[in-house]
Amino acid sequence: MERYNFKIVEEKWQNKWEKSGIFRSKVDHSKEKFYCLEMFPYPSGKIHMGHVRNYTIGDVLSRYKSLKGFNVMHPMGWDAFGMPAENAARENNLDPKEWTNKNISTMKEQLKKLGLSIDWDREISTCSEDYYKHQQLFFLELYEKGLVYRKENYVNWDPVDQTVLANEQVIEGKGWRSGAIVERKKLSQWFFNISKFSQELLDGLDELKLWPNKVKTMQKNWIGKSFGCEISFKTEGDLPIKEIKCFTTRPDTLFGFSFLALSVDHEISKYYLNNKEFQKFKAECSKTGTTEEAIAIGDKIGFKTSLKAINPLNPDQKVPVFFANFVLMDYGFGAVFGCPAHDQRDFDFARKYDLDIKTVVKPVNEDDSYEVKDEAYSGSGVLINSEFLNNLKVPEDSITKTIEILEREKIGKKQINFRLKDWGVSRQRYWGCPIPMAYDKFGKVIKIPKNELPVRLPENIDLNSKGNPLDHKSEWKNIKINGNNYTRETDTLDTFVCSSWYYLRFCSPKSTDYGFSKEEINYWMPVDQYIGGVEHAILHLLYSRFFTKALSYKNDNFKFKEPFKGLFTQGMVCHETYKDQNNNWLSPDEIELVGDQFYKKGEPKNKVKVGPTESMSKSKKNVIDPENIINSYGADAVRLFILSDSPPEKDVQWSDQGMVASYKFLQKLWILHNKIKKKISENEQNGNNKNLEKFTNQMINKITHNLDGFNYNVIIANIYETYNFLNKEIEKKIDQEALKDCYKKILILFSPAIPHFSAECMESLGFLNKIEWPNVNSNLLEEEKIDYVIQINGKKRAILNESRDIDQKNLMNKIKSNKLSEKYLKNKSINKVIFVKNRLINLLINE
RNA sequence: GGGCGAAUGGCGGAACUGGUAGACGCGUUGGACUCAAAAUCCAAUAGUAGCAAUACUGUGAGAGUUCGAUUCUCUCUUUGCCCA
Repeated sequence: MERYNFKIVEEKWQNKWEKSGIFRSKVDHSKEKFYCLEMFPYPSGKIHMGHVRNYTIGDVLSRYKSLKGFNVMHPMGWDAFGMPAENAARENNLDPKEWTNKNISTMKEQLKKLGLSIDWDREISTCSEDYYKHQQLFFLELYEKGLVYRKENYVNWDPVDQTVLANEQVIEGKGWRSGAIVERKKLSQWFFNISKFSQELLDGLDELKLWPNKVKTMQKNWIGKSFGCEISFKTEGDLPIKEIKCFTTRPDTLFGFSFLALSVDHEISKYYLNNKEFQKFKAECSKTGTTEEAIAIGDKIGFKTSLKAINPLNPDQKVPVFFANFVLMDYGFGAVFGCPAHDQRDFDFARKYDLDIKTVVKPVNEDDSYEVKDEAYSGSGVLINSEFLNNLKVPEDSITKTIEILEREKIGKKQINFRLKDWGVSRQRYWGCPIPMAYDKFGKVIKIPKNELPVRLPENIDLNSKGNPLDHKSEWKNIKINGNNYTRETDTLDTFVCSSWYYLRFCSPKSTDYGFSKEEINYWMPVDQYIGGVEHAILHLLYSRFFTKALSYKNDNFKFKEPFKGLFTQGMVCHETYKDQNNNWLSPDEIELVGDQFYKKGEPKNKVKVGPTESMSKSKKNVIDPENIINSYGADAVRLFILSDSPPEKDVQWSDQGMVASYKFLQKLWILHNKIKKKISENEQNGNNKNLEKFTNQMINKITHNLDGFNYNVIIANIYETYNFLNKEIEKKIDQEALKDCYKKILILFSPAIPHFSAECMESLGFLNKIEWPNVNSNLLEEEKIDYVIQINGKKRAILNESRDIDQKNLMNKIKSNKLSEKYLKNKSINKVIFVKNRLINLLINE
């Protein structure tokens, strides 16, 4: 018998599948659809283990749903715009398009080697004109609906990459890619009005029953709905300002008021335009980023105005008004009142400028003399030193009661505030989707006419110029519309825009006049199961939800409200990290084991330090290249391993030993297959089939359940169990027909996880016609004999194998005639009996 | 600091609605085959005591509910993620 040759078998089946086109999908109203989507990859060069895991999980699901009779769509595409292409192109003097397309073809070949059940006819690439021309049309559509606007805004400016960063691209005050300290800069930007949908995006989360709660909570926090209060403070001073409006979520701490802080862009700043000190201060402010985090960590600085603000609840109290760097114009009204005792930021500020710190909240277990000392107290408790507000519970009663009073006195107004800000989509980058807008010589905006779309990216760009290369391309930039001169918008769209609607494009990948067809999206959408990394829990998923809402806004063509019905977030693939004696990272194939110590290969004196297990990353060199692994062990073995070791939602640790074990297991399974094949050909009759049939049926039940519950690691255990069982059972006499029937079912159960292997086995036995997911025979599930647990005072003392549905009396008789009765029950009285049918009996006796 | 989750053998992990804890894999140990090794096969493998049958302990720690808790409740510890 020959060994299982995965190279031949896998290539054979991949070719067969491609030729037969069995993974091609089309609208078919006679069948129930299932849209399985994994987050599409960025074509960075080669696939990594994270992709292998992600797409294997999706493939198991797609194949399972197909076998269950669903009309499955399982597409794949490329998130092809983005900075890495531009950077790589600059470094190697290449064209980003060429670089990207080369990567796409490499990665496509690699994915094909995994044997994924993908409908490649639907392949899309976001950097192709066919794709982005529709995106430009959507941009104009949203602009016409009033969901796109242009405003001057502070942005996180990365001085090295010369680009605007989104808040989430700023990590600890530094650019996520360049690592440069981020600055605040004012720029004219395009915005999507996502905040218009804040409430809808929040409410929609409740409908998403098949999303992990974790992700829903994260989105909820990100949207950040809060109740608060708008308060007007009367002012005194030499400026023509009578009143300043503030927004606060803590009106209950108003008696702890000790200063008022304004954004440097607050309208009052116009009175300080010629004040050199103020201009200096403003410049200083721009050095802190715009993220909440940067503001929280950074130094709090202020510029004192000549104004005094009056506490509306205590008109005798007059406090200074400052400009401060921690107040942003887009929060509330660009003005906040400071209560240092109960807000750390205000506390730091008050300390610096020597302002009053008055305690107005005490923890429940403190007495009224409690005072805030070294840091602000922002916990719960009771109001003190607040006159008529005293003794209110913080925060349950205090906020609502205070708002009531402020409303009655016409001092303030209840307000709902969202943390979610509009989405700035302008990027000063070449390799992205051009924004289809232009400006006249006065700066007035005009849309590019729809019949002139797409606005193509120009070629032969000089990427080494500072800033945005498109800005320097004058023959592209200067255009005529209706005979008049205009200059194009040179910013391109954030690549998150591309990934916000690609799931719609997959429904109609060839549609030319519009991004998708109404009929097709209403058949395929929503995505039944979306699978990807939890790192996209907030932005990508929120933007996609927004995009669906924005496109369906004032448009009755959409029969769905949410794009992703089910969401599954898989864990990462991890590996140990290694460093040599000089603290340089080493990759797993640069080291070797001698005895029980790792050494750098070829350097027997260079001991390797083994570091913690972390998610695979190029920077730490703890990566395993999937291509090598697939070439050495085959796709099925890799799939088997990547599924086996951990539940898919958790991180999995790469293990060479585990990988080898999976490979060896397939060899063993092949030997077993040949034994079974031989047995079937021997045409045996009159065997005892009961065990086999019962086991098969139980396995159908288990594997079906585990597939439905995403317990893919347990499915692999089930496959091993099946092997162990069959390997023993095959030694017995088995009826030919029963063996054929059961074994075919078993191979079908195996096929979502190890499709090439299963197909090969089925073919060699002529099983290939009429392949569908087997049904559970519930009659067979019920055993005739059951292991009854016999407990005495709650402790397991014995197991009796007795017939199903035996009643308490008969079971008691069995116990009495058993030797354990002699041991435990002699001379004891039974006080109580707990009998659970078909499961256990618990006898309570006096000791 | 706030929110959410997690903690089970040497390791990764199983355990349906509270009902036999440790499925399955890795590793380890012993054995078979071999001149030998690799590969393969067989067996054992939570801990303690015992030749053994068996007994006791045991799902991060402590309490509680229950005939019975890995599972439910409370407190604590550690840890991960997200937000600050």
